[in-house]
Order: sequence, then C-alpha cells, then structure tokens
Amino acid sequence: MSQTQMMKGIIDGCLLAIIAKKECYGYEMAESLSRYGFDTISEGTIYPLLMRMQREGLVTSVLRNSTAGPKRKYYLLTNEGQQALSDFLSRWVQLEKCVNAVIKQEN
Amino acid sequence: MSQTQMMKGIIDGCLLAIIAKKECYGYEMAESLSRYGFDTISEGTIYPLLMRMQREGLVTSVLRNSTAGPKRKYYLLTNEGQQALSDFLSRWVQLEKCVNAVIKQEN
DNA sequence: ATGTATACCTTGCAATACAAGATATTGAGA
DNA sequence: TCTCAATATCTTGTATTGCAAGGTATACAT
Repeated sequence: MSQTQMMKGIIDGCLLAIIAKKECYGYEMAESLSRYGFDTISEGTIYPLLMRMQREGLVTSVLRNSTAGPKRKYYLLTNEGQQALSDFLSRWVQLEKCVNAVIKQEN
Repeated sequence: MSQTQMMKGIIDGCLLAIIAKKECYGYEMAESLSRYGFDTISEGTIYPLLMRMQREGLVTSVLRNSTAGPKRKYYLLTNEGQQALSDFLSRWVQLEKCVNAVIKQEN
C-alpha cells in the first residue's frame, strides 16, 4: 500500500493530458506534475513511458534546440493519443466514482 | 493503460474500508465491490491481498460455518488496519486532487 | 577549468492484478 | 442416488509498471 503502487496506470494518462494542452518535453512534464501537487516523479518513470506511448502511436516527437542545455524532445498527441486520453478520462471518472462509493458506503 | 493497472494500490484500501464497516469474508467482498460499481475483481486478486494484509497485521480472521457451502473466513480490522485505512484515505484524497488538477489544468 | 542546471536514457528490482486452474462443501433437481 | 450449480477458498505463473540508481551530454556562469 504505497503511493507508487497507486500511481500505476495514472501517470501515462496525466502525461497525455499535459501534452494535450501544449507540446511539451519530458523534463518539463516532470516539473509540471510536481506543480500539480504530485510527489516528484522520477525521470526513470517518465522517459520510458513517453517512449512506450510513442511506440504505441499515441504521441510523436520533435527535437528542438534549447538555449539552456541539450536538445529537448517535444511530444505531441496523435489522434490515437487523443482517443487514449479520452479513454483514460472516462476510466478515471469511473474509478473515482467506485472508490468514493466504497469509502462513503451510504448503502 | 488498462483498468487493471489503475487498480493497483487501490483494492487493498477498498477492502479495508469494507471490513471496517462490518466483518466480512472474501467471497462477499468480491460481490460487494461489484455492487459498488467495480468490474468483477478476481478472487485471485482478493484472497492473496487478504492473506498479505493478515501477514502484515492489518486484519485478523475467524472461520465460521455457512449454511450454503464451505466455511467462511471472516476478516476484522486491527488497530494497525484502522491506521492503514486512514493512511489510504489521505493518499487517495491527495491523488484525486492531483489528477483532477492535471485534468482540469486551470493554471 | 570547474561546477551547476538542464536534458535524455538504461538496467534491474519490487509490487501487484489477474487468468487459469485446483479443491471442497451444500442443497436442489432429475 | 447422481449430478449440477452455487458457494467458498487457495495457488501458480504472467504481464505491467513505478522507481532507484546510474550513465551521458550540453550550455552557461564563476
């Protein structure tokens, strides 16, 4: 019952949501999640996830120069990624509903 | 990005919440979760979880006869289990907040 | 020249949900 | 009586995933 177990199957959806708003690179997404209140999410978590989602055709990537370090790999949603995000959102809403039902137990 | 990944670290907390309300046996908890809206949760998921939580001292169990089949193993919360439930609840609320923040992205 | 922040990636481990299957009891119906 | 369904528990093996730990490289300031 650790927080890391509870993150499984959540982070990928959150990354899709972040990318959907604007194109974004991995390092930036980590900071972004942190700003949204998540405990620091390891780069060893994020980069493999992004690569997997690219392999699955949910995102594409473009390298762009940076003034402050090495090149950044910007990610963009594909149509499939858009669909995957939408699927994630409904699964999340469903999960939220069920867990809160159990927690409140009004029946 | 499957529903089963999203369940990780969630089901144990839900079981604690169910047991907290009233003593309960595994088979019954499966039906209970189903009533709360969860897709059918495998017995291969529930029984190992209950055994692990007992090993960790979060629950105790008592065998009782049934009129409709083999003996039932009823589970009860220990003080540690009560604490674990409370920890789960705050982690859940926190997760909910963060995910919804990312999804809504109002900043 | 050195250090710090930025930025990406890999390897190996631990945890967990589940499918699939095994086992046993009870009561109802053919 | 025999059979079947429902009840009830448990085990084994698999797939997936988050993360710690470590590696590499660039840009800029000191």
